[in-house]
Amino acid sequence: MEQSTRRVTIADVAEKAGVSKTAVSFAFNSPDRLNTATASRILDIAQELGYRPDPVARMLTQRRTGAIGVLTPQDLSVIFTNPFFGTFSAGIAGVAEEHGYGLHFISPLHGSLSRAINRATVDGVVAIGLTDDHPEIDEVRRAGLPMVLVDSNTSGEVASVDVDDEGGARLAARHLLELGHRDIAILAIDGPRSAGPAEGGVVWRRLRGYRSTLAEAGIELPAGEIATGPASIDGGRDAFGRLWASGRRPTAVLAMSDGMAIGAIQAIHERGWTVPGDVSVVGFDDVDLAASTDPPLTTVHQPVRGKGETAVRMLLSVIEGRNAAPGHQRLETRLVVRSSTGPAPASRREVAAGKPKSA
Amino acid sequence: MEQSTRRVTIADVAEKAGVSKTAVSFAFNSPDRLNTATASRILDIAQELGYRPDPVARMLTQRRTGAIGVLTPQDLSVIFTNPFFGTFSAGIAGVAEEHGYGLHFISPLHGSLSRAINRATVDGVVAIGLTDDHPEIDEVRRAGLPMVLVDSNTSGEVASVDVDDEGGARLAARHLLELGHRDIAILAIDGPRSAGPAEGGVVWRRLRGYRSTLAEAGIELPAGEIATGPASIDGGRDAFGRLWASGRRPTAVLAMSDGMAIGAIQAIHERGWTVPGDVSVVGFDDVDLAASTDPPLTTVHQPVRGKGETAVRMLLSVIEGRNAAPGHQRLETRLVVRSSTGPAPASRREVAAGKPKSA
DNA sequence: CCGGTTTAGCAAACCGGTTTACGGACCCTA
DNA sequence: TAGGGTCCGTAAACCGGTTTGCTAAACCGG
Repeated sequence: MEQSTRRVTIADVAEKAGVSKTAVSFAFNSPDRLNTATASRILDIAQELGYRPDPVARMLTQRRTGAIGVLTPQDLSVIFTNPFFGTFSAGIAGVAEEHGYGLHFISPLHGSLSRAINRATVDGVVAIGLTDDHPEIDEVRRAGLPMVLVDSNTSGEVASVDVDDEGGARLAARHLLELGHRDIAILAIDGPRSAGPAEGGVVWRRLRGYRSTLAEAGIELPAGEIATGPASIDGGRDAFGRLWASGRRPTAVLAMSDGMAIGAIQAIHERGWTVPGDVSVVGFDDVDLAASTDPPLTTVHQPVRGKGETAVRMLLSVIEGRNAAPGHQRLETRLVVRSSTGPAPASRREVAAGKPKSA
Repeated sequence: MEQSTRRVTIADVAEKAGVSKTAVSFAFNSPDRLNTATASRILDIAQELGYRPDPVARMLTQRRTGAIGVLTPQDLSVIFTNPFFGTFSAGIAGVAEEHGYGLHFISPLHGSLSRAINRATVDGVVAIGLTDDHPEIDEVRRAGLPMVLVDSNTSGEVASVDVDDEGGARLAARHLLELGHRDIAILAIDGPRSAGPAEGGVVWRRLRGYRSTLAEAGIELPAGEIATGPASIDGGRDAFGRLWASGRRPTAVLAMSDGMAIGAIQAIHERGWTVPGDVSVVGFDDVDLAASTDPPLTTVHQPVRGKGETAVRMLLSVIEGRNAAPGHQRLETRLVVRSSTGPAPASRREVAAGKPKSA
């Protein structure tokens, strides 16, 4: 009847080997400071006892955790289903692993991101989609944790990585204009506290790109032409559905994410229309599957993986003390034309917005 | 010129407040043991000093980390691009968050999974795709960490969650047989040390399902009809490419993952053939985007998210001591018929395998 | 045989918290 | 006035390692 076997500690090994804790520690971490024979004897005994140095205790003395945190303002259960996030995480993981760091995801704990941050044992943080209206940014800063902001809107004292959202949006809009579209709807991202409508945030920048380009062509966007929803397939389908229900029949759709674009295409198909015959759709992100959708998606490519990679590289450079100055990186976007866009349908060109053909 | 400001510790707060460390600790964790006035005074001073209890130190005394680990035999940089994994992670994250646990991903550190395990500070582990030829399973067990195996092959002393892979594979194969296909190729998963060909593993079970069903119809699988590759789009495209290069012209393809199926479809299109006109393709997993591919994918549905959810639920039940007995769960699979499969092309029915029509 | 350098290992301090056991002050009650 | 509860707070042990002097023995050239 052995009772619930207590964890084997360094003291147990030391005692059984007839040496001090120090010796055991040395045997594991700097064997050269010990007689070879002693070292291997200690290691043997440790093995035999099933001893494994407690990583938490180790962290405490070494003041480093060997992990970097990924901070998301939304629950992971929603975020992980976003292919964008998968690719982004892959980028992060790639260089983190390469440098021997683990990955720890920090998301709101019982609704509170602060609480989650305070429980997190990491050497630094990559925050995705955290705009400056999140007080958490300051919290992390005050905690003395190195941090890099991705897709944020602050360009202040903390390092950041972005892409040229506005430029990408302009490319998308111009593409549609060149195809003769004049009646264009916008599907904007509106996650709960996502990289949202905040001044200067991602959504704001893309919207600004769409707007300014259309305005240059003399098209003023009626408020009703913008529908919002989460950046998912369902979000896109619902958003387009609402547009349709309100009587809008645009010839083209600018979606702020590939997920929404795919959802919009589904919604269009469900109503018996074709893409791009009746409606053109252009997405944003260029996720892996964008080339394999039905039809293949015209979209704005952004280096999602690269964003994760450079973020971690910047983070590591400050964690490892090579660099203290906050840097700012802005990566490029470009338009990838596939098959979800085509010329504006001649038959509907004259149909002005607000005068839909019968449903 | 203040030097690199040292972290604020509990002792600093105690001193400034003129109380003991104990009092400060109480102020944070059990304020009811302190005079209300004292407690809030301490809290104020802590705030003012920017004090944040060190989570590592806390872990050490409390002997719990508040995080669960996700163990993957492959690098995260490859795994995160797999949509299957995203959905699975979402399932895990969902119930983990709900119970106040964080998520820590454990992948091989500099090629060694053991090393990664020893650095990981978690209360328990969900291992995905770890077959019993991985010695790491025992390592975790010996470390005394609660663990649940997902998509493994052991049904021994450690808890596990699976799906009915063999049954699902049979459904897929039968579907093709009913459509008149007789010349069927298989695209098998073969990641580096993935849930691989190991006896009883996922691949093994699916293969067995395919094989037995075809055998019942009198079709013996020539070895050359099985191509292997990673469970990705590229993996599928390459695998099919190799098949084609070796002269095979099957009328149908059984792919072990949706990614491979999509890759195969791309490869088929690139060679000027159509799906399902010339070749039918059926996948496995039924990822979110399977309904939106070109053409929409016929595939075997498995409850990916549910797998993650039940795994964590089982894990928590042992972590929190409600249950010590290892349980085993087997979830259902079912066939979802979409548009990537159709009748075997009459023109090619008589073309026997091994007598390809001219390339 | 001697002073100086290595080598091998130890005791104790430390990392930053939590928790246990205890004690003084104060209040009631008998 | 003694005895028994609360209330408030403290000192010290503890969690499980790492690291910093320090010493005793072995080695070494002259």
